[in-house]
Amino acid sequence: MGLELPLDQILVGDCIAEMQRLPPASVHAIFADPPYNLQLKGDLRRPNDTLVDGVDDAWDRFADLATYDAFTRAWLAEARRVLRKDGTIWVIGSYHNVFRLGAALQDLDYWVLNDVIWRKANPMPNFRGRRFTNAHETLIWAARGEESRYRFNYAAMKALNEDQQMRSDWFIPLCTGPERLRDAAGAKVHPTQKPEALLHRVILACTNPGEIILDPFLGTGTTGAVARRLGRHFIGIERDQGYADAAAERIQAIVPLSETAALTMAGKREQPRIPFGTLVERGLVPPGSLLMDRARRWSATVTADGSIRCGRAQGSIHQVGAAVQEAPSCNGWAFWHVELPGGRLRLLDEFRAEILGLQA
Amino acid sequence: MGLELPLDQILVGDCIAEMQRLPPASVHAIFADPPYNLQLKGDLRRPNDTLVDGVDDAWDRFADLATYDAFTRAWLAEARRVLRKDGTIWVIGSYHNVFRLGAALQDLDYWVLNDVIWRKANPMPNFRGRRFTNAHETLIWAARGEESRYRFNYAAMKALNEDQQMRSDWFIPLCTGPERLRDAAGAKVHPTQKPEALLHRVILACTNPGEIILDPFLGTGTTGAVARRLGRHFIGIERDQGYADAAAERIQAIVPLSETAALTMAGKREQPRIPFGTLVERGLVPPGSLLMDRARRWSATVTADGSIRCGRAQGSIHQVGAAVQEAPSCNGWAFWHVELPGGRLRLLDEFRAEILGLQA
DNA sequence: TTCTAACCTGAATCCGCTC
DNA sequence: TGAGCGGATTCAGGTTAGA
Repeated sequence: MGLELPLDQILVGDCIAEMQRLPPASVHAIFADPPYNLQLKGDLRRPNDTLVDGVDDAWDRFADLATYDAFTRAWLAEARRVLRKDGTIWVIGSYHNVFRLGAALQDLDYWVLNDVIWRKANPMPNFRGRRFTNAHETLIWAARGEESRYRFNYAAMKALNEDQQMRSDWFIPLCTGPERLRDAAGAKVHPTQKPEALLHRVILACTNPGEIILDPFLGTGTTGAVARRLGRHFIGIERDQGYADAAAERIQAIVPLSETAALTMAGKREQPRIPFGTLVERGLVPPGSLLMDRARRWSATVTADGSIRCGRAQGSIHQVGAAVQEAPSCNGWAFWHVELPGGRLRLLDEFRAEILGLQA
Repeated sequence: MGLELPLDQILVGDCIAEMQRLPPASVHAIFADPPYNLQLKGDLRRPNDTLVDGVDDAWDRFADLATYDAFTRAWLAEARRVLRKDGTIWVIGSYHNVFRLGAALQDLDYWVLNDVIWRKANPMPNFRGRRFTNAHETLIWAARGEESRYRFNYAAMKALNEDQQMRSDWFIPLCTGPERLRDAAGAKVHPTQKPEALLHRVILACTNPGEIILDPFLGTGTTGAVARRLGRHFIGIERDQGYADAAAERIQAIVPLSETAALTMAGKREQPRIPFGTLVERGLVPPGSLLMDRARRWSATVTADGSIRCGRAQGSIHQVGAAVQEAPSCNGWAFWHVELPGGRLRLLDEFRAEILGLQA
């Protein structure tokens, strides 16, 4: 390999320069919370005349859109080099910058998979009453390229949402209370610290335990903290020494979850493949058995080599299932049943689950 | 003045050419639902093998992103000429095109005021389980320029939202049922007809009665129908004669409402839904926690994705609750408890109530 | 007539391994 | 690397058919 990856470390420096020192195709995922280019004009005051503590740090100011675009394209290009072929990138922004980010991603041959809306449970109201309450931010989730076979932990996301598909709109509170890092005077250490719940969902969605997530704009280290808790490795890059110090201290204090607690639901795709022939070999469905669909409309006979026959149609459980229904395809495991002595039908998939259970 | 405005008419033709014939600074608002450039490849089937009727119309196909960008900038530039100085524009899109739209708006010196999320009550699921359910579309709301004194009907929006500031995320159902235009054979007339509830909110937000809203991609005329109902004038441009005819017939049948009656047409109220995974993400019941039934007869471990495990059984709080009791079903919220430091058991439902209280 | 169950559908960039 | 094929995959709401 040559280069050693700086796992679970915070690199203090410019994110482009630091990424250039990483080997290509080396990280499984990237989460990036770049400067928003907010361009606030003057002070913003609440109706009671108190001053809103907005983002006016130097790192968030750019001369113009062209400068911001050049910066965006430079770090996104470097990020793409560092990203593994099956890796994905998350980028978060608001309407000030997210269109620049999205267009740059597309122009650099990333392939957008979703835009995800972080709906804030407790957004700051619009004090002037001149616009809609800006109650969300946008995350763009993209693969390295159009043909990428990227990772998506579908079953884990579904489990997180009580057994329904996870949607593209996420309702999560702002980072407040004890989670929010504050200095001795009680001031926010970082103006845009992201909630850990947001990173929890991001990291579970696209990485497995032991894999590596890179954050080129680490800030006060939410990505590192959640990665460590969930048993993932992180690489953080942060230009500001003060933020980096706060992040290091914060991440150090995180207690990683036990291996079992970090284990999420495995989808069927992740489970070992069992050929139907195995059921025949082991005598669970002996040759000569009769298979039937749920409505007992069709039946087929099991042969010794694990193929089945229904009239003139012979082939796999899938092929014959498709043939009798005149359907383009068929999952034979979820179609064919065996009649038990009492007359009840038992799905082939249940026999398979029995074998998978014995293996575990 | 010279030129007479074609009020409450549908101009059949290319939107750029037709806009060029309108005088400058003549309309108060623009709503534009341009082609999304979806780039669908093969066909898509539901798990039950039925075919999804995707958008494959010729008007949605572009050679590449550069062609799409050129088209976008051309019509946006013409729209800006036609827009009054105090006018605003709404543009709707999905992740396929919305970044191109937003970047073009900014480059043409429009000033983005909000991005607004249309959260769909009933989106189409992701049938292959390869991405998050694409459950929203994005509207960009922009003024003609940075210094524009644009109109925003703050009080009307607040009234529509039970006297709270209107947020940037709107929960609105798809256009289905009787509202959806269908031909004699029952086929949808237009593949992407927008719901009237969406336009209702848009038009109320940025126009007054008697003012003019322009739609350069009228389609089957939702903008015209809602404008007429709300006592606004519209100018519609549509290239396809069939769509234009359907729109004309539809708008003709609309009965204008009084403004007070219009205000009563609020959006659908959403029921909050808290999945168990939310408690896990937010750290109320962290991964690794032990759940117990009231009699402490069974216990289960919480994992990072909100599933729980008891022996070999893993699944939702409901599934595992049912499994350990050998019952057909179980309400996990009312079954599982967490042991508090003092030893007292606290029901999961109480944690959920806590979150619901915060949201209200 | 009324209730229930089955069926239909919506702006969708929707598979992945083996040979 | 392209073909072949195993087999994984859906939610809400409206409409229609049937009991």
